[in-house]
Amino acid sequence: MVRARSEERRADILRAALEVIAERGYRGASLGSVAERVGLTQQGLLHYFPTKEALLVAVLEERDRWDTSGGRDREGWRLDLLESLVEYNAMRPGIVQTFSALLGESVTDGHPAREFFTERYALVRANMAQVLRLEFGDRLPSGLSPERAAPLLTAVMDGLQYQWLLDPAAVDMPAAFRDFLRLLHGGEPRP
Amino acid sequence: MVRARSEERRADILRAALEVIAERGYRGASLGSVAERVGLTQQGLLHYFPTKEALLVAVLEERDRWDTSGGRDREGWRLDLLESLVEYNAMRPGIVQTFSALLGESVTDGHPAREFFTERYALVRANMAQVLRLEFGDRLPSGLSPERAAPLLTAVMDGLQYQWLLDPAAVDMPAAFRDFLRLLHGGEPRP
DNA sequence: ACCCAGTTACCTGTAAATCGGTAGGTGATG
DNA sequence: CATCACCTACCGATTTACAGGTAACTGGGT
Repeated sequence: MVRARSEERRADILRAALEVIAERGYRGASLGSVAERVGLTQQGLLHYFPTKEALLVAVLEERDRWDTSGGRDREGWRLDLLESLVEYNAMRPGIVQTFSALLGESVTDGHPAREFFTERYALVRANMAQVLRLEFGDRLPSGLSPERAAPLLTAVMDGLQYQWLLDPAAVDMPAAFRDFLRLLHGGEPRP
Repeated sequence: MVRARSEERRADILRAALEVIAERGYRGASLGSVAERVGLTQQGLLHYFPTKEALLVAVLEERDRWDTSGGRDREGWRLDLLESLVEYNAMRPGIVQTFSALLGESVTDGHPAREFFTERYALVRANMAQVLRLEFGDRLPSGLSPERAAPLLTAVMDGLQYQWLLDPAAVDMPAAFRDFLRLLHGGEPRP
């Protein structure tokens, strides 16, 4: 059972890394602080992930595995599921904070997560376009094509997250997102 | 003229700091690298700004002075001016990158720019609401109130910036923003 | 015109901490 | 006995910041 124990440790480490990155960002997250949170020395942590960058990559990969499995299975989104995703995120500030901080850092030069995020966003936009096409066909009520609306949908989700993280009391993220969906639907109140 | 020389140096330092922060973020920007870019030692830089945080605050304050003076004078925005602001930003990736990186970092715990950004966004949302009210009155064509639409408008601008910074070729930021404005206008093509 | 006292604008030197990472062990497990 | 999990002991680089010095310039009195 040494194998299972090891996998468990790895999972613990990734969870701790997620927390520390949320608090300090990637650059500010030291291996030592992550290790301490798991009850390991920094060198003990390096036994599982040989470099800091390897740890980051593992964190990102896990996130990817997580949100391509839960509910979405490849291309299974629908607009109303997006709505509940936003509601779900509104209850998990930790995870949202981690990836918002990481996204922000990633636009700096030579950041190890940069490639990950550019590829990810290309994929997300493609997914969003597909979702919109499934909901509206080739033209939204506004006349926009799904491909043109996809970046906007993505931008709204991200942008709202930042405003919400900075001041949760000032921004009702799920409600604002619903407002945007209503906008996409042509603006009239829904039943 | 010792006074003028000093002010000039300060301005140089702020400009260099802006660059370095764009490249490395605040946490990644060392005093030494900023100083080197101005042709100073790190200790020479500390003569002008006693701590790293003081330098950051000065950078943020300058930005605030800059974009509350140029064109906006307190409350003078209109929607079409926002459009050209986005176009202007699309030609200034450096500045956009600085403040996107800073915004991302600021959501981490105890970040020195956090308060600045929360206050700033409260103000921006209020401004946006006013702009929208000036354009549409108390109800947008979609039925949304200006106060509800303001966070969305803000979110779109920020979110688009991230996508654009990550992959400028994949996202036409000004065009996407115009798409969103059309959405606000009720969706019909404009003359 | 000249000197002197004070301020400004830096520099060198260094303290003190923290960083990611390597080397080489040790003890438990299989 | 071999492997795995993890530790101690380091290392060199880098970080912010403090101390203290120095040269240039300032304005005011003589």
